[in-house]
Amino acid sequence: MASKSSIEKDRSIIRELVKDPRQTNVALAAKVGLSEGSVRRRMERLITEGQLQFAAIPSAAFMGRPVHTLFEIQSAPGATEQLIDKLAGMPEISYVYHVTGQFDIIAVGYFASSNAMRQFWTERLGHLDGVMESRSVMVLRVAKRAHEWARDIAVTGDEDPAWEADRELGVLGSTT
Amino acid sequence: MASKSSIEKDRSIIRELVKDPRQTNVALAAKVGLSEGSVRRRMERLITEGQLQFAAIPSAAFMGRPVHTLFEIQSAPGATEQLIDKLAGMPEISYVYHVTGQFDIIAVGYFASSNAMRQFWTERLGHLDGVMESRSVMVLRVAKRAHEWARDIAVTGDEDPAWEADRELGVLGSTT
DNA sequence: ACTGAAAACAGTTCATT
DNA sequence: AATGAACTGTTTTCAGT
Repeated sequence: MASKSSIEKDRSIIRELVKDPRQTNVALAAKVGLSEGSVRRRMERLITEGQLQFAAIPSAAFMGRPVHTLFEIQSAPGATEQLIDKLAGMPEISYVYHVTGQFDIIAVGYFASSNAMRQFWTERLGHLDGVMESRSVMVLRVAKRAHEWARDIAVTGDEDPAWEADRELGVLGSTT
Repeated sequence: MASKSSIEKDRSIIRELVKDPRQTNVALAAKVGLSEGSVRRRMERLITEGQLQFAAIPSAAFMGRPVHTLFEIQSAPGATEQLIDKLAGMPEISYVYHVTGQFDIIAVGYFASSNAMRQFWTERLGHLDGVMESRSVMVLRVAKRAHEWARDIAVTGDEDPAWEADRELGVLGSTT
């Protein structure tokens, strides 16, 4: 069989790490068919380039925040970016998405109690400049959570990432 | 100063790991003021009890799925659970939430192209039993992503977790 | 890709509470 | 009984060739 392309080596390293994030480089090297050193160098590169990230993920409930809520926010014209930055700076808010549709922003937060959530919503979110309308949606159950990471976090603009050229779109079994 | 309670030791270990998930046990032990062995034993316990999880998180774009979409789904009465299970079984779908409000389910997926998303939406999601209405919302930008983990993944019922008793709700500065 | 030194890890025992 | 600390052999990591 033909040998893997460089990007496919990277992807198989990532796929194995998703399955077991804490395996040793030696074990990983055996699975992907490279030496330990190669795997380590590739991993370091993938991390610095931002294509792979490691996370320690606590149970929000264990950390004292069992109430999981999603806020849909309609912003005043032109205020969206500023509002996103404000929300992103709030410790209660863990995720902030700029989205299409009726609402412009979706923000997700974890709270100590439903009362803490209500207080945040009415007293803090409601008073932010640029919020025209907001709805809260409580998460009752998380049925699936397969973490993926969007590279665009904290990325300001429109750079042209190197991997763009390599994106083969064949990965899914495909569609187009 | 009084010494930390056991649960506070656990929480400080978790907080340090969130900051740097790949630090060594030795470094972590120094930060939280425990021996390496104690830290290792506590971490193992936290992981098996499900209060701490590690993840390797790839850039979805690098893996060939740059299109990030959220589906809001209204299900037929009584069909919600079954529908959630079906969605959770689909590889294109990474997150499935059971929520309150007009829609019952929010599902999040990563796709190879907007066309692949459209195809999934119209041909696969639209044909599922129990889907009364669905909307798609495209994610334009992820402005913040601070991973937290809901313990209820893959948990079937209503067990009474040990940590429930210890939850002091004082963690946030507080509210009640 | 291989080698060797330094570091971290896993397992055990002992003392403390 | 459960936890923390100290000691020891083994494995992993990492830099240099």
